[in-house]
Amino acid sequence: SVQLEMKALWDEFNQLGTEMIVTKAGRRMFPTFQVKIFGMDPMADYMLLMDFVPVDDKRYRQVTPCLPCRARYAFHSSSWLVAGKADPATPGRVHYHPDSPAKGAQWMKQIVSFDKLKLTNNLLDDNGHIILNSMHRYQPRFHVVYVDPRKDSEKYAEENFKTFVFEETRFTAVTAYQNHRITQLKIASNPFAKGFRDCDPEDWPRNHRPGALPLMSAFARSRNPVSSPAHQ
Amino acid sequence: SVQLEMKALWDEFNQLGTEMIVTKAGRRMFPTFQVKIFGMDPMADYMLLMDFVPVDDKRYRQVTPCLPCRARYAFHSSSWLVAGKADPATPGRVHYHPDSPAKGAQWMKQIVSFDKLKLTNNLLDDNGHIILNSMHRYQPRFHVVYVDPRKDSEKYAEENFKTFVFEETRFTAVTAYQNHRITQLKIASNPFAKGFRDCDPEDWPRNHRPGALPLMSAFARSRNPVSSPAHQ
DNA sequence: TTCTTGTCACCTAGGTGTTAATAT
DNA sequence: ATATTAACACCTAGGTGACAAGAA
Repeated sequence: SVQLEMKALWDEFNQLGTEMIVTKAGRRMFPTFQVKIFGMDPMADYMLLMDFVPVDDKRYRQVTPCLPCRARYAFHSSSWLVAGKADPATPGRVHYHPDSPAKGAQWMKQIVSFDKLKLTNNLLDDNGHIILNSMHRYQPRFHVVYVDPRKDSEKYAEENFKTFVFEETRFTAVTAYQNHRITQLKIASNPFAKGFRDCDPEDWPRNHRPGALPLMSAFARSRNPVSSPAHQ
Repeated sequence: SVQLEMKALWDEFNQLGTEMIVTKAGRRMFPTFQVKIFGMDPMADYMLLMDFVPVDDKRYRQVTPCLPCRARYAFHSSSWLVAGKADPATPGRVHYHPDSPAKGAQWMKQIVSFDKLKLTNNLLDDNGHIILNSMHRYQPRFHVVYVDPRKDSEKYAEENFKTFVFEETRFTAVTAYQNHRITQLKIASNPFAKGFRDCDPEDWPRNHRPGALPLMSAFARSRNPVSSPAHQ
């Protein structure tokens, strides 16, 4: 069995509609997809991998920008607009966890982190990154493959393969954030974005309770000198 | 078979008498011990590890400092002084390459780097670092262990174990550099010490030929404002 | 108008020798 | 006198969103 790490954070993002940046060079996911694994054979070899499947066959587009606050995605609008049918998808790539293959004992003894996984919108990418269409929604999937030592292992491919899906990790691929609240939550929770915080650094994560409204202090005092406080 | 990477650099250090810093928290080696491996069974599992054995049973001490230049180890002195018998050694630790165990194919497809290995002088270290006595000389050793799938694999321990020794990687463990030329060669060749260079950054490694006298430009203009050019 | 790209300041994370202070 | 320690400035390496400019 598999347990998603940082589920509370994923839930918080998911509630707002998670967005993940895609770039030509490849961008990591945040939150990072991390899991705890239980119940493997400690002595057997396993491959761990991820792939990304379209959630629907729709293409999305931003709503008319909310001019006074420059946020492209108005707070009072609860969902994206459907802009048409999804762009044709190339066959999806997979990302093998770089430690693969490894023994069950190794995988289980600590959290497995897919922090080397990068997302790109470059159809010609040759860095082995995951290629996604911007403005489309995706569902990350996690797969465990038992490395069968038997000679005719192909026959058992079905039973040696197990897939885990966490719906709270769904996201929209974007080249720039659409929902300002997603931006603020990323800034507040990703250590690498600390430079953009303007709230008390102690507020996160120490004083953060999962139930609480996230990051209003960060949002209220937007860094952008052009923007006015805006209507929420 | 195994091939030492950066052999030219190792030779250059070895000619001066390589020194490696040991600290309480643990210090990486420079140069890093890196090898290319050939002739493994691509499908078999191997463990890769290193240990360090005393080169002799001597304890060393610095020569009287060369006062005008503050270097503790005079340039015209070609060797260390023997200060007595070696301190009692605790049973030596080993460092497993963190990718162990892995398939032969994985080990052979790229340079194997022991850049996570750290040296410490803290006898009570509980970070799994290699414990060495300062002012003693050591010989790094590289071991390859074939993971024998047979049930009675202990019986074959001898033949499943292979050791490689590169004499040019010998060094003296120190808490502070003794030979100023070693310091200068570290500064010139270790990217992390670039802040202490005062020669043209282009001089290294681009214009560096293995045969050339190393780093005279860096040495001539010592950073230390107290020191005078000194006698070499 | 909407979306994408490239550059940037600002971070995290951690590896250097230096230096002054301390220990032995 | 010699050896060790701890704090430090200065690097490498690379992950952030902001922003201005460009593309569609």
